[in-house]
Amino acid sequence: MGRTSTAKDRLIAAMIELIWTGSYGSTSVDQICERAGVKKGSFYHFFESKTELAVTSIDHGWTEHRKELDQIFSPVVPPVERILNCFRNFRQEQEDLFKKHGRVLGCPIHSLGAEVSTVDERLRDKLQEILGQFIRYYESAIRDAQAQGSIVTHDAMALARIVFAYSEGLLLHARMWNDLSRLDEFESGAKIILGVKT
Amino acid sequence: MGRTSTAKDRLIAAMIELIWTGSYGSTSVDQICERAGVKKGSFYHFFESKTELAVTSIDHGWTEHRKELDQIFSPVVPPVERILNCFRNFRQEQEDLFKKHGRVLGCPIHSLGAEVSTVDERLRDKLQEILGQFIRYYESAIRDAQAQGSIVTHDAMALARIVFAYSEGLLLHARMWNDLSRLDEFESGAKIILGVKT
DNA sequence: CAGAACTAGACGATCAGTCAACTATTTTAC
DNA sequence: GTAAAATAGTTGACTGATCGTCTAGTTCTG
Repeated sequence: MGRTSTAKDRLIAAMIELIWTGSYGSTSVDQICERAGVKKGSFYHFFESKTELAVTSIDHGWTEHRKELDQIFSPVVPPVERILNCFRNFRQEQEDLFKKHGRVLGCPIHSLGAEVSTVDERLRDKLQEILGQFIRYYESAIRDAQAQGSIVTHDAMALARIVFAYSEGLLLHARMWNDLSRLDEFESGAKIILGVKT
Repeated sequence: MGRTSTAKDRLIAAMIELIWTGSYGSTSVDQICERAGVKKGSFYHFFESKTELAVTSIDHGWTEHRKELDQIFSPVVPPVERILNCFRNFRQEQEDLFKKHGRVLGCPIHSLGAEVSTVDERLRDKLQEILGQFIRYYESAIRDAQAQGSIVTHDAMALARIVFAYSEGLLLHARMWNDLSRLDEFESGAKIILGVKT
């Protein structure tokens, strides 16, 4: 069946990194190929377009990240603790990225979303899908907290959306100011929004 | 002193619109020129680069928007009401843009910030400057509310940052889902964060 | 050796940016 | 008052780099 190759995976890894450290628009196919050590011809053998590689890459990254989230949001963990741990995980992740790239990179889904959602339909749909899944983690944790009495609300979904919007906004600020310390207030902010005691 | 021209203003207007409806990366100099009815040679007569036009445009837009904000955040208005009115103003603005462009466009400062902050230093500095000014409106309103007793907090600045991050996150979601109704919960969300009674 | 997996490099289009020639308007000089 | 000079704006052809894409051909594997 012909030869085998790791080129596809290398392209995906390169794409994720370049989008995260830069932007979709600032990332050229040549650049992706160079970083992946793949010739341009091979690129279009594996992917039909730059958009398709982006969709595949984002999907791939999300699948990986979900494994982590499934552990963080395990029903075994107290519900409020799940959300706080998620935020701590964000902070840790950004710290690792900072060490690696010398920059706070924020959330690639949102940076990409802000950039392409009016321009690239296919990419936007994928990002919507992922964010729609992400918020369910918050939602179910809040519902559990509600049942348990640690959070008082009449609309768990609405509260989840607030927490979600807040976390994105904060990650974006950390990226814009290249400042990890902006993420330190994640926890206190979440507690204020969720109305839990310190 | 030679002839006069409105070309510069037309370029600024075109740039703002194109960035808002698309992105910085998806906006080409040719496109800007075409929309402004200006030849490329004239473009570089007025601006030394695409980045410089972006900086000038963003600055111009912010100067305009500030006039509105100064009214919304007038000390004459009850402090909590200022913030809620600001959010109502966001919602109204997005509604107008939707009628005009058929899309929810969100906040151009943040969309741009997410896109270029790791790539274009000059642009990033300008965006930082503007956001740094914006948050002062929230901060001073919250401080006034605190003095007046309608908001209880020990750190007005921190609370302002939460409100700010939340509003940005929500605007981004409205853009990504092209859904105005996402902005309906602005008010209730703000009340939850600020801890004011309904 | 059949056929799938992969590569090389050329494609036309478009990118940001340059430039010298040209036109229109105001200022200055007399 | 008017002509010359200085200023400001306009034009379109041009650069070299890079864009995303594609086709024809090579290399490897079953």
